[in-house]
Amino acid sequence: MPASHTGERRADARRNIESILDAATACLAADADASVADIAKAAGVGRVTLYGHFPSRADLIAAALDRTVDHASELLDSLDLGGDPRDALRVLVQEAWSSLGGLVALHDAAARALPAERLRRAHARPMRLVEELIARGRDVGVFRTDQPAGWLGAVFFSTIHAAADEVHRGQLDSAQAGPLVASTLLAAYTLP
Amino acid sequence: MPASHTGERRADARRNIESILDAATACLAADADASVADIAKAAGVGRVTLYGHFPSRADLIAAALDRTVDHASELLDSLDLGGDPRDALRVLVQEAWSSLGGLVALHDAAARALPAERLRRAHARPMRLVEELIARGRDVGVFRTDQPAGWLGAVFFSTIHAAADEVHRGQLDSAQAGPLVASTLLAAYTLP
DNA sequence: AATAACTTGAACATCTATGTTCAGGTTCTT
DNA sequence: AAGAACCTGAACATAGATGTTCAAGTTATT
Repeated sequence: MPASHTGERRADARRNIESILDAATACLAADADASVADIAKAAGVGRVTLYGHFPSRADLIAAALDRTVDHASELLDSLDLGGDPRDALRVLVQEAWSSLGGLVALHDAAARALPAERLRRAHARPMRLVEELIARGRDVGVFRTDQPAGWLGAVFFSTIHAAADEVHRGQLDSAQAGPLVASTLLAAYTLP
Repeated sequence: MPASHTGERRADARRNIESILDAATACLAADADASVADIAKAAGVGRVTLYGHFPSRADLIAAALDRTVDHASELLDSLDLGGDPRDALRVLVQEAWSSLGGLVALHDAAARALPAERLRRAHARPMRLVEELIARGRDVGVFRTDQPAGWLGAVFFSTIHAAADEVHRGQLDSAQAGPLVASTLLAAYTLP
């Protein structure tokens, strides 16, 4: 067991940690109640090894969630959201969908295992981008100002979530989801 | 134990069944993982009594969900949704929020304990109303037709759900939620 | 008041998943 | 090559929930 370690981990340990996080992401997406044993097996690793790296099931899920959100955030942060906020919204939605859409299932699994506060923390980074865009759109005068900004932000994630559900149900093609969500949000953010 | 019964149940049995469903609704709203023991205690009833009426935890949750949805549906079915579809949407949203908004928590609890198919079945009845309204609004030419009708329907529930979350987080006043949701949906359903 | 329906707490039987320990085997690293 | 870091399966301890059984007490119903 690696136990508490300050310096660098050994190469095989790092490899295993990645495998475990990969497996957790996949298993939890397929079944939100996947057990630690399932995940360890999918990672090709002993259960004890897993517990050596992640103290508890909740820690594991939190780590998997953080990693995917960080990955996505890195990509989203690099986006150029200047210009017309409406175009920026389309870009942001499309990229958010590409990088996060398939991982809504992981988020749902995390919602069952983690306290709500921890969940919000994971949302925080991408939420910042959305809020900034909304604020700018309102300043420029193209997004509506008669509703709380926080509400518009909530609608953003809610709509992506809805699209993920529809795709999961086979009612919507994943490739069409991005533009569809963007179109809906654009309408919701501007006054009729 | 009442066991399999064809005729009428005794008065105290009926009373207890209602108490149990009330307690289940309340407990599950407060904690989606409330145990059968918790619910029985809250109902002022022995655990054995509960199992006498509901074979399993899942059956109990399904019954509680069905009852609340039926209640709400009865009310919604009685609504006059004629006239301008935009006004009808406002009315429908407001009433749906009043009767269902506080019960999203129960729905979430059911989502953990019941198969997805069973969940959809519960949605079906109110969904029909929404779909009819959307169809009529499109026929009349006030709602957009460039998106799948099913998607617009999904957005309806998704947005109500989002509002419930915001209220639950204390970010939104329950009384303001109805108009807010209606306003958002109206924008989402009409072309800019 | 008699009977059948209903309720009750306590105890029991499972079951499932988590998390830990151990003794011995691999694989990095220097 | 030597030692440390790491991995492993098996076994164990625990815990919490579900669902069932029982024997005795209540309550509604006719």
